[in-house]
Amino acid sequence: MSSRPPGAASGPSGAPMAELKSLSEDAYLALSQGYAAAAASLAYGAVRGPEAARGYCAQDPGGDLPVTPAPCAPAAAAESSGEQSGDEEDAFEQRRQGRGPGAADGRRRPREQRSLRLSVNARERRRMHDLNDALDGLRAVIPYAHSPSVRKLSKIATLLLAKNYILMQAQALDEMRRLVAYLNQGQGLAAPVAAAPLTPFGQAAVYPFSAGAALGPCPDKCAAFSGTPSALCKHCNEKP
DNA sequence: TAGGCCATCTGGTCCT
DNA sequence: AGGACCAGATGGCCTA
Repeated sequence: MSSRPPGAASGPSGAPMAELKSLSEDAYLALSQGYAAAAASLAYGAVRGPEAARGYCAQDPGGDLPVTPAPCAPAAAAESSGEQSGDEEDAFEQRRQGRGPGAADGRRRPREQRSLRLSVNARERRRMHDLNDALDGLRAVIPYAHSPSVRKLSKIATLLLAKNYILMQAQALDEMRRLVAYLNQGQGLAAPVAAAPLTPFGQAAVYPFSAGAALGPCPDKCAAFSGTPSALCKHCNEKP
């Protein structure tokens, strides 16, 4: 991990991560078109299940850890169980005797020091599990190929995809606002834009049609969007 | 086999 | 002092 230069990450299926990062604000409209495809390409194209490869298993012999999936890799399993491998025991012993890094707090009694270290490790482990849970939550709400046959998004891909998804939604919202404002204008209604409360994005919220406010003739309304084809006018443009 | 991704440990720093 | 957060290091697993 640490040996990898920043920005050198690439998508699981070979899609360079730079592609996601470089998606500018005016590019996410295009992204919206192929969003599903992009998301699918970001998801691992493996045939195996998400967790099958890693072989998650619940383990918490100490009892002070939340029963969250934990990797069963030999060394990692030993660590997560609160036990230390032989080498790590040696390293710990070295530190305890003041020969290794971390020997500064050697004033503690060895048993107390070890207990503290294990406690800190467990806390950090729990913290990272919480972080991963949050990432899982994020994966659950961003659209991509959720399928048992598709491996889950990597952490970096999840974050980048989520960012682009938010930008895309903001774009759609903005387009909707402009259309509604125009429609209100066409109906002789005072657009409530100025008095509208601010949304979390700092923009004025526009309330859609009042009851009975019809769209009106399609060609008339949608003509204003001829330059930037709106999905809302798609049915109009398709008319012969 | 190299590269990507990940979990975990660890020490440092900051905050309460 | 203890906890949260962070970044570096390490090693395992998987895929191309």
